[in-house]
Amino acid sequence: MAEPSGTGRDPEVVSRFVEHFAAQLVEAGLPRMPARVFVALLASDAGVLTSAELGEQLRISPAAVSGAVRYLSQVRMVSREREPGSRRERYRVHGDQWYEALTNRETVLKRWEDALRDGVVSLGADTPAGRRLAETLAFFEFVEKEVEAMMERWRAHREERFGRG
Amino acid sequence: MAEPSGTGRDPEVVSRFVEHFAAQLVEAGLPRMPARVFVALLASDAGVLTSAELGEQLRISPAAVSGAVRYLSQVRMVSREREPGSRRERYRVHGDQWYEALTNRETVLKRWEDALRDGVVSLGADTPAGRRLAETLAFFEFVEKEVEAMMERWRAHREERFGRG
DNA sequence: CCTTAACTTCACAAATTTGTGAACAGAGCG
DNA sequence: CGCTCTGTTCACAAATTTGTGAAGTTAAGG
Repeated sequence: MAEPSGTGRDPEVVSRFVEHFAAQLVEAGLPRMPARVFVALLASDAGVLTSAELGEQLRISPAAVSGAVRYLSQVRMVSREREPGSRRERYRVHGDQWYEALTNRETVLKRWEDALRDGVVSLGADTPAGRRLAETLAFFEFVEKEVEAMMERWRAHREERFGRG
Repeated sequence: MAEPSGTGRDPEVVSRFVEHFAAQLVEAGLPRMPARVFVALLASDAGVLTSAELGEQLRISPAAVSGAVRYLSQVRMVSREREPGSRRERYRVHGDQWYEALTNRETVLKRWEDALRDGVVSLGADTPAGRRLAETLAFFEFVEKEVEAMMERWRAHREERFGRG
């Protein structure tokens, strides 16, 4: 009877998943509080939680929730909604805009490409180092184009498998 | 006469590129010393430098070089070679094995997928949260497969454009 | 073997990041 | 209007990370 039917979710089980997956994200470079908040939203049934609910579930201060949410909305991983008729704010993880965030790593790619273009010029396109940089640049340009096409294919794949969300 | 021909590289110009590009990588999550060492290798004409050369160019201690190189070889971004007939060690950035490193982010993906599979089971595949996790999992599985194909295409594209390195 | 060159490891100081409590700000409600 | 419920901002203490000097290790060269 680990999960009595009708009782809804076992907070213990939910928490274990949240902490475990969040830990993986942290290891991959995401700051800890944003990671925990994000996964808590991902694991919530409605995909929406209030600041208070997040603070209670994760045992963190309102300030920490605020900071994490600011971070997450800057990188487009969650959106904030003002709940009409209340002073509560609700944070939501849209299935898709979360994938978009991955794509928006593209912004990072763009800056890398800029730096590399400078490098090719300043080291000389006809030098061994310049050629190496040019090839690296070509790789990123290639990836950028491919990722775009890949996301296109994902949307099709997703629709077919899950129906449009 | 910013670059007298025959003089070789202007250390000032090289350094500017190294520090600028490394800064971008740091911003994207790479630790600072590994980023600087990596870019210094990338920008070297031979694609190879000794520990002493790295320390001198970047103005860092032998210990810092050692730590950075350990990191970089763990993530497969540089390889170390013992130089026969000398106690010097040489560090090399292969054009390709650097791309492989990006692909090896796949290892990270695998761990994410494992965590998500657990989540689907423990939250219940028939719950809204479970379905959301399942879709996220499907996305990563999709990406993993696609990246593999993409690298295949890159190798072809690269060969055509640069000849085999 | 002993010396010395080259790199690694370790302990620690400095710098950075993280999360909190407390004061603050703003919007509904009485 | 003022009260109160929410969330934000800020200064700071704690924890973590970073890079260094110094001691340690290994192997080449005499």
